[in-house]
Amino acid sequence: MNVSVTIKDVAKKAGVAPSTVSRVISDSPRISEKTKRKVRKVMDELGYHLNYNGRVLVSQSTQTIGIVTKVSSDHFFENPFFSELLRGISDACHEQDYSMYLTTGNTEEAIFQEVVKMVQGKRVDGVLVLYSREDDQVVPFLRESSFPFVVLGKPVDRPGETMYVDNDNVQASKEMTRYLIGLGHERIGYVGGNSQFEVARDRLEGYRAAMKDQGLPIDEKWLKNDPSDKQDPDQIVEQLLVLEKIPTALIFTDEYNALTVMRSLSRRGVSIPEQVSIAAFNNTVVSRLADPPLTTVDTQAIQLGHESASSLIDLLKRPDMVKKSMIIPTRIVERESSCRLERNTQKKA
Amino acid sequence: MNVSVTIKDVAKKAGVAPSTVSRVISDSPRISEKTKRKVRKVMDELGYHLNYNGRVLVSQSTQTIGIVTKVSSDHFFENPFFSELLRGISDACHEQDYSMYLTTGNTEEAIFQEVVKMVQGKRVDGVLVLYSREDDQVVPFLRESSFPFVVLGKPVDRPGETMYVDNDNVQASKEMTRYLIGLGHERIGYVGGNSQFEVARDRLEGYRAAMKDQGLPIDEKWLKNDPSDKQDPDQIVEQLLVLEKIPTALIFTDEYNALTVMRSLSRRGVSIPEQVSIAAFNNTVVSRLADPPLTTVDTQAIQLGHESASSLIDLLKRPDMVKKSMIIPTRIVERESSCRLERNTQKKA
DNA sequence: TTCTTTTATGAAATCGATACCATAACCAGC
DNA sequence: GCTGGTTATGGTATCGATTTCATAAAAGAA
Repeated sequence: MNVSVTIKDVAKKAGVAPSTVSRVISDSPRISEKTKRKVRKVMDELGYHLNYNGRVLVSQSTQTIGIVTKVSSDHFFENPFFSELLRGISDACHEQDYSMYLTTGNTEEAIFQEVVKMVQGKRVDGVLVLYSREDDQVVPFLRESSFPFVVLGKPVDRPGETMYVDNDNVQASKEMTRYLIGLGHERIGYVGGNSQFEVARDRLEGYRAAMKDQGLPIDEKWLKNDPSDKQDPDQIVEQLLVLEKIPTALIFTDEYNALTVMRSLSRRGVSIPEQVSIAAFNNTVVSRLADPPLTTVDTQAIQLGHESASSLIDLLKRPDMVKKSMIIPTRIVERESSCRLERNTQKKA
Repeated sequence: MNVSVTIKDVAKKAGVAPSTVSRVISDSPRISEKTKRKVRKVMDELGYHLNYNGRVLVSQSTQTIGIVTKVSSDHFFENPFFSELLRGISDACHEQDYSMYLTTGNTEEAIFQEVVKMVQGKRVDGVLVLYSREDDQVVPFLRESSFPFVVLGKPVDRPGETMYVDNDNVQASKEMTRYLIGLGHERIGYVGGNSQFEVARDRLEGYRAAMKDQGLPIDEKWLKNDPSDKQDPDQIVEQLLVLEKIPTALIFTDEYNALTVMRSLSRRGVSIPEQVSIAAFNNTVVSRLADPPLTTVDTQAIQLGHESASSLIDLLKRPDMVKKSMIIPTRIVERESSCRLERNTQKKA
């Protein structure tokens, strides 16, 4: 193992020059079939394998993309949404023979430093940023360095100059809200996420727009935004249940929040979906396995991951390409956590 | 960005030799403070950053570990257990300034080829194999190449010669079985996993041993092993419910299987935990969020990942070290999915 | 047959950083 | 003042593969 067979060893044994061996490796048409056969035979005999690093140095390309995630404390990692994203990314990379370099860190600063290191050190050819957030250092840094990158999510600023892959979250949220309105719901609550993230803002906007379009008022007490992980689902439920008119439907941007609140509701004797319909985003395995299974917006995580990675690789292969962005369609998956509102139930509530 | 500043540029501008710059980078004590200051100033001015690949080539070390997972079709990826593992691995790598190279593939052959490529191409310094399975090509290949590797899970053969990190799954399964027996259960069913994997065999063994120790008979109809993903939870439940004496407790090696079976049970009016207690392995976020929350064996995924990665890195730093293995302790986390069996309920069933 | 063109291959520089060996400068000791 | 020993730094080969330029050999044209 320590004794590595190099291109020179092969060359010597085959009685040719190293450059010839190199040309055999890349299957150059300028080498005769006879020589190719001879060299390949020697490569087999010696157990030669291309040393990847030698090639990297001269070709100035690592065939590797860097993946930047949120800080680990956001529990992004533990979410199957992340896993599915990663699955899609991974598939795309393998199709194109690229590899992935994963970044993680417990603080934003640590992540930023990692990114700087991998960019400056030319450890990766391009970067895939798996979030879009206000006050982020990473994207501006990549822009300033004119380093190739793709954002998964709509960039906070200058979307025209930035390649990104995203769902239309405003639209998706509108559709989900309309779907619930279509089921007869008028008091629809919304439990969102940290509004630093573009995705949270978009979805809230879509919800508000849909309500407004249909002439339905929003009571700000139905909105529970920015639920940090410390926030207690029981607390959310309590705050909702003391209202004179409680919402008959709730939209969650996070499936886990939906589950915990659902559990809290059913413990207080609120039946789902009869008394409160529940809807959420992402449609991972979590929604499928919930009891009752969740009605969700399928954001197509695997495809999101796949498209973002392959867009990045396209960009790397043709650096002058136009910076096209991509919107992955969503669709609503109806399951048992939501149902048509019975008029009498509504009156009673 | 395209114009890279190299060590030579710095040397020229600072009026020193490239070797001196290299020594400044590694903060060698043989260079005077005055020269160091001068060189560092120039590095700043030119915006110099170490090119990682140049170093890799000469040092013959990539500071990268390869991570080998099961085939993606096993849904290992979508499981939060995997995410937590990855989180632990990632933390350990960052502590030691290593990076991770992720392998995936849809077939075993594809994964094997990936491993060969990264080992032969010297793309990584060592490999972390996240499973232990019969008829696996990867581990024998690594052994034969005497390439440094660590297995997460007990190796199928020659455990003495192999570094691994694992729980004591036999013991953990015994304890869980005893725990249920301690709650008064005598008819305990077991829904396991693909017995190609060492972990599945160990847990089944533990369950059998605990039952035997306590003089409790096992009806083979209580055992549902090897539930491939296609297997229907409803089918499992039907097969159990037609039995004259249905089990009063069920142990699952997979949390997802536990959830689907639980749902199927409650749809048929079987109440959990009053009529059937449920217990599972892994204690990821899934168990916490289930309704009712699952009693589980906490296998400490984050720590498993952390220890396996740092063991591998230790091995890389000191190749002659003794191949120590490591057992991560487990503990039972009691939640509402299991309860003491009421005598009358048992008689009735 | 001789000259030109094409084809197949070799020699050597290169990518960026490191490390060994050499050496100039300086100081101490006699 | 000369020798010997440090100390700080320079010169250069090296890691493994690629690539440009050069050239020998073969093929085709005159």
